[in-house]
Amino acid sequence: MSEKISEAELVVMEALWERAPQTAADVADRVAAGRDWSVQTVKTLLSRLMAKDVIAADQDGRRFLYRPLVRREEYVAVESGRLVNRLFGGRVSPLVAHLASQDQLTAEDIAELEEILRGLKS
Amino acid sequence: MSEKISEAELVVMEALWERAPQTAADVADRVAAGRDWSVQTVKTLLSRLMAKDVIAADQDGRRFLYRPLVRREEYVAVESGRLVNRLFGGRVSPLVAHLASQDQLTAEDIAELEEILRGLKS
DNA sequence: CATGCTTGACTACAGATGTAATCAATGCGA
DNA sequence: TCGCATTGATTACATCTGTAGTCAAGCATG
Repeated sequence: MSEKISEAELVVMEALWERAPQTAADVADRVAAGRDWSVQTVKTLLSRLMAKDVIAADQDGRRFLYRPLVRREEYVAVESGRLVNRLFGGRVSPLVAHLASQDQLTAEDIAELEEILRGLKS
Repeated sequence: MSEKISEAELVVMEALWERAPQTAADVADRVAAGRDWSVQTVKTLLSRLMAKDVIAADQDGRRFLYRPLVRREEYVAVESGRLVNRLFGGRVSPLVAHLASQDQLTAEDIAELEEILRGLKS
């Protein structure tokens, strides 16, 4: 959680968050959809993630079954917190204000935000 | 704007967004508060930012006066968009929902969000 | 049994990043 | 005027990142 997960590594994490445990080959297949990586590349990323202690591997015969050690929730929390701190002085509403001013809020977003706020006021 | 601004480079950008134009020494001073960098380091970062075309320099006698070419607004837009895409499937409300669930919304945030939404509904 | 595919481990290598040191030219202060 | 401090330019160098290649051991197939 302290070690930074890189862009490419994140793709692998997403695959593991979607389903776990998986072998390296499984992950490579699953990931192949979006990125055209060799199995080797995926394996490298898996070992780097191991080194960063964000995934673990359990031996299964000759291969390993990989599984995440950090929950996606946790990662998302850290990353969005980081952004809010870096760019918005730690305040959330400026972020939303910003997105709103860029017309990046869909009608659905707005409805859901209202719902969220309603929930917070109780 | 297309070229990625790194973490360290961002610190320099912030200094230039705060005040421009500035000499390398000015920036180094201003930045010295947070990070303990040598002037050389700041100069390296400035030249990398030049290479990335996000700042420009106007000669002033023997030195240069640096100024941003990208507005902070623009950068913030790109970065927050990137986060929302990477982690929330491009949807904003899940981000807010997430922050809300983490109790990262202050009362002030909530009030301001309501204000923003009110504004959007007209 | 012999061979080839699979798997993890190790190695590779270029580009980005963090953090300077060095150098040559130049202006400023004594 | 002379030496020092300052400045941009160039170079350095360890890490991290992206993207594999290679290799040795084992399993599966003909």
